[in-house]
Amino acid sequence: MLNRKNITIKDIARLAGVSAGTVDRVLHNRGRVSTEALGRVNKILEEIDYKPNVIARTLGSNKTYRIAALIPNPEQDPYWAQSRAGIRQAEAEWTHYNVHVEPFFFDLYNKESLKVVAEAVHDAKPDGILIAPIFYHEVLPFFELYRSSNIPFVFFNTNISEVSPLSFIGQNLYQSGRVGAELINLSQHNEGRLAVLHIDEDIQNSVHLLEKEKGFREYFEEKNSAFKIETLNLGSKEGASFETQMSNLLSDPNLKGLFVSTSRGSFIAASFLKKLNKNNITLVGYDMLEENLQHLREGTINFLINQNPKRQAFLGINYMADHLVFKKPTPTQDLLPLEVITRENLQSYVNSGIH
Amino acid sequence: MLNRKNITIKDIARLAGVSAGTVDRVLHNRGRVSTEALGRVNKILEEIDYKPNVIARTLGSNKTYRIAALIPNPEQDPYWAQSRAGIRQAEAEWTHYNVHVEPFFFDLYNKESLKVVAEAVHDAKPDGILIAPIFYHEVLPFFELYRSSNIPFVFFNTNISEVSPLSFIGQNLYQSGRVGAELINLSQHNEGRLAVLHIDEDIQNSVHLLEKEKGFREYFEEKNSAFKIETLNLGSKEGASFETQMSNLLSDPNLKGLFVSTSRGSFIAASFLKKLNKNNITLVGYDMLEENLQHLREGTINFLINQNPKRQAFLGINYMADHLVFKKPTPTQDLLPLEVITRENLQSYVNSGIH
DNA sequence: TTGAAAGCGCTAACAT
DNA sequence: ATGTTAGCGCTTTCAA
Repeated sequence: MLNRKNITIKDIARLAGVSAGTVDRVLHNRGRVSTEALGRVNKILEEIDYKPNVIARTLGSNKTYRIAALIPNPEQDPYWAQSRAGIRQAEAEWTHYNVHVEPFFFDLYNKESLKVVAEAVHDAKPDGILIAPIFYHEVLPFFELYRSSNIPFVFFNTNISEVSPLSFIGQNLYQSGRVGAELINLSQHNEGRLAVLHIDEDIQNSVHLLEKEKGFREYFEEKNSAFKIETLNLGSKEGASFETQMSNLLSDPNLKGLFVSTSRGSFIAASFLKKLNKNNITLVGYDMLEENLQHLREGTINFLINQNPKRQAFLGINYMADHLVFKKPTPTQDLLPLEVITRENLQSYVNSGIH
Repeated sequence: MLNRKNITIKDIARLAGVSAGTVDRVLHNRGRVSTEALGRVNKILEEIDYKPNVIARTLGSNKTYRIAALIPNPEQDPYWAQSRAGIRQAEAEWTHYNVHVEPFFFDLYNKESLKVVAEAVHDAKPDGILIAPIFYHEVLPFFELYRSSNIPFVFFNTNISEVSPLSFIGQNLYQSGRVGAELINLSQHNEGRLAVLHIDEDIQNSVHLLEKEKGFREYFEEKNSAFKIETLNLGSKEGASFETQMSNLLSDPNLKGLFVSTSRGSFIAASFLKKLNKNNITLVGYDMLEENLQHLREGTINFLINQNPKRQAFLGINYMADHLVFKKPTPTQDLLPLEVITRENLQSYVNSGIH
């Protein structure tokens, strides 16, 4: 509260009997400092609580940083459009510090395109990379490449912990499944059938979806629940077989609840429910896509678990930028809250931008 | 993506044929500029997209800002301790820009103390004020005073819209009540009694609590629900009458749900429920106090609606600082999401600091 | 290896 | 009313 006046480099220089330039050199160990000078400066630094003025630093160094953001084409999926929005918002807050974000989009339905883009990112020689590494196999080799070029990377949405990114932003998928189970268990008191629906093109993705399923199942197992749980894997191409399987499932009067593990799957399942006019089946889905919100308002979807892609990406840029400009240590992992969206709190989430 | 190189004051000066000093004067309309000069500079400014470099600005002006934060003594209530934490966190992020926060605590159980502190705040002549104006009557006169001294103020937690603060951060209380109703309605399918409990010293506060109650009741009215809803106003001094009323209420086997409108009331009600060993009554309460979390884990409390006091205060400082240092327009109102905390998503909220 | 000096973009005091 | 100048605190180049 009291002592205004921060310690500056000049102060240190004076105390150590050297010049500001020398202090700067030891602060950033740029070398070219005699052992004595180094010793004297370090001594002062230990005695004193010096906090560099980051404002002056960015102005003085006049350095700019470029962050490459590698995500699926936002035009292909509203989920990724939200990530894009988060990136934009973060970028706006960091331009002051001369950090700029260069987006790189790959084709959500073409894994090879990720390789092409990952290569392009490397060629662009950014100072840092934010990536949603959704195609494990294709993208894996690139992280060695990035590391050998000394380009730090942070993950969001999907983790690949083996390659230890600077940071990962996402959610606890197992726990997410448990929340889904809890919500169904809350609103359905009787026994009956429950179904876990994985509606997704991509089998590889299923490693993550299985994590949700595991949480979902274990919740009921722990409760010794009488619910019978089954799983359906469905491509989202709404072919004849898809229709048949869905209709078969949903027409069973004994079906009490549906846990849909993907965001697009949520409204696909909901539209079936609506068509068949089944409104006593509890449907728990994912994410605040416009279509999902509509079904939530109408009551076809009962709960959405919000993965908050916007905030994930927003934080991703933030951590990367903090690392770059402030050399601030980033959390190796940031697992966001498992937000439960209902009909009544929906609007409060829509109204508040990033939260 | 392309044009690096921002436009600087020097550029404008050159284009307008004046000096940087003159440009600076028109930019901040400090006067002492001839009409011609002013015209020429403004012309350039219109033609060009000049964005002042805020980094250079703060460094150059070497100005410091002081924000006074007026909240109840955090030691008296964990709810306010969370606000305090939010203020601290925001302050840490703004010290770069030379904004400092001076906390002023008043006695939560002594309204007069707010007047004393509000006066002290005025004497301190801060550049801005963040306040939780919970004692309407006592604090009202001060806003004219602050305004006459040209000190901007933002509210959080409680709004007094008549005095139009720079910004208000809080939640939609009516909707909050509806969420409470929804949660009970979801888990209780049969008819029976429901009770709204206002457990609070302060009758004045009830104007806010009534807003929640209104939402709660209207939800069921719209549904033509068979639930019978009653209200109990209880001081939190746990006297004999308090005990009696609670016991009477809770011992009714027909009681299905409890909506407790205050954060401390939540665990007080929960402990009664626990003592009486009633575990088929749905209890919806407020806020992530440690005691509440414990009851949520044990299952005595079924849902908490999170008012997120930490984030409220955090944003309050942010808006004030944005206003002060960046002259950034602040939202007149920021209503935070109505977060639903359950046993299964609780930990994910605890783990993620501010979200 | 070191210090001096210029500069980042803007502000503000000071001559004129 | 206007331009010049000296900072703000740090970085970086350039002589020495």
